[in-house]
Amino acid sequence: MKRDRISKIAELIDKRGKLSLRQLGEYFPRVSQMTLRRDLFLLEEEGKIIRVRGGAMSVKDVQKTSGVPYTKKTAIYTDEKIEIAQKAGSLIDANTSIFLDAGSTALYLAKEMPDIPCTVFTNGLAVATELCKKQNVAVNLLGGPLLKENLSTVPSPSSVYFTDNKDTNIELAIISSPAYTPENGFSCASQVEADLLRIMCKKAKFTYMMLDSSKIGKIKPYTFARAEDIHVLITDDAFPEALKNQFKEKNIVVM
Amino acid sequence: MKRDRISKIAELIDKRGKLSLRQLGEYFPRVSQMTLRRDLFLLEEEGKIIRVRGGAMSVKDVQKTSGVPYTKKTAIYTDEKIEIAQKAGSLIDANTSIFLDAGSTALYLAKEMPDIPCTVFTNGLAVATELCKKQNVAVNLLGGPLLKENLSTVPSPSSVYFTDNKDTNIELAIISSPAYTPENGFSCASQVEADLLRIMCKKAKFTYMMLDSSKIGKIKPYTFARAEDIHVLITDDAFPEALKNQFKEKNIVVM
DNA sequence: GGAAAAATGTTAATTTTTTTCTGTTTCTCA
DNA sequence: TGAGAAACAGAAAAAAATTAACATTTTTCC
Repeated sequence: MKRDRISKIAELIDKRGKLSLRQLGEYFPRVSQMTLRRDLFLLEEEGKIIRVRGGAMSVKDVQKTSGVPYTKKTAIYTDEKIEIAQKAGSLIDANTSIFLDAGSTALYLAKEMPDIPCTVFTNGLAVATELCKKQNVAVNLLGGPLLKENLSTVPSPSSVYFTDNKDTNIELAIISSPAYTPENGFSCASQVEADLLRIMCKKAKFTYMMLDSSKIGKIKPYTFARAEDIHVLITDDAFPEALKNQFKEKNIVVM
Repeated sequence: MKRDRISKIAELIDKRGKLSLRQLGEYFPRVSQMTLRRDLFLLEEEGKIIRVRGGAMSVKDVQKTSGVPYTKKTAIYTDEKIEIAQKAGSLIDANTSIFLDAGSTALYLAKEMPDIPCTVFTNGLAVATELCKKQNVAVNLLGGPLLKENLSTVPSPSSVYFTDNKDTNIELAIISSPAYTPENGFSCASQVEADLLRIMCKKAKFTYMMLDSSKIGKIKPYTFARAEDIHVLITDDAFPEALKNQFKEKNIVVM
């Protein structure tokens, strides 16, 4: 009875985007406002909705209006990511042909990057926009269908053609991974994204992996690279020594 | 609901560029001016808008009028462009495959567009980002080197391959032109952009041209289409009747 | 059946939001 | 330049929403 009502409320809010307590009262005329209020409170605790004065809104709706969907992700471990991005930025030489992925760490790198002549290929809209502020950096955006969750393109047949193209050369791929375990390697959540990263790792002469310590032990569905595929690992101070040594044993530079 | 109202205000200002307190009052007839004023104050504190005497402006709009080259372009004739974008938006049917260019009018169209199931191809980063807010619109960004002046990609060999691809179909191309004369047709400043638009006009079953009256009589280096290449002309009220008739004589619908 | 727990309802106190009213500043244009 | 209009900001009062505390009902389980 209670659970039933609560899931109906959740469904309604999800569908309508928002709902005032008054409207909610019309849907459930036999329960008091206090009860509905309590229900909203429970739903908020579960993270299903966001309570606002006057009623509640769906999580999506709040994100849509009060901030980019991207932000939640970028907000976490900001300091570590900036630290890593700065390290990576200092490793970039002039006149290099670089691939950068669409992740939040890559966005920080785009900000921290020195304004030196080089060419950057990326599938991230935010990354590309950020890089356009640099006078000397030529930016090339890989096209394709857009993933709305993180504003990145995923390789269409054409961009695969392009990225696989023998006449376009990537010297350095700088990639951030959302997950790593020694057994499963570097993995990500979307198959098409994994395809792109795999191609890029293969195509690039050097691969730098940016991996903050929060990613360790996580596994996502699609592995796109393993430790032995990369050349430099860029990470933060909290990265465990034991794991660092595993990389070093494979002749990977750890920074 | 306060939260809801505030995000609606932010959205409106973002869409329209600027909004007077009076106009705002028309949108929210049930709240007092003082409350709206306070809302603007809050939004200003969050850095989402900039308050000016009589109302508020979007941050972008202020940046635009106060300097950058690209922006001047967008700031001028805003009302006409919104008018045209609204007309164009009302012409879009569900389940259409659409191409949209990277111009400022296209950006307004992206904002005004109904949230119906359809696929939009575009070479504009801002257009793509804006369209991502729509649940039902699938967005496909054409890749390529980025033009920093207007944050648009231009066709690389790969995207030409793609746009020329027989297996990707565009039903409707909605294009805005920076210049038109009867003699020189629709022209634009960059050769690569002209190449893309030309391909798109040819590829699309229908071409809608958005042309505000300020563009008449201007000539840019590269013509990408002529009057007879388009099917519908969408323009503002200030568009001269004589010119309208020239289009009508060629069986072009003028709106 | 009946006691304990869970769920709901009621009411008053509290907080937040909104309006109204006021005086001040800024702008307009003759 | 100055009178009048419009825009602005502050504070008190009113309205609405929220919380908290306690009463009541329903359910559960022995």
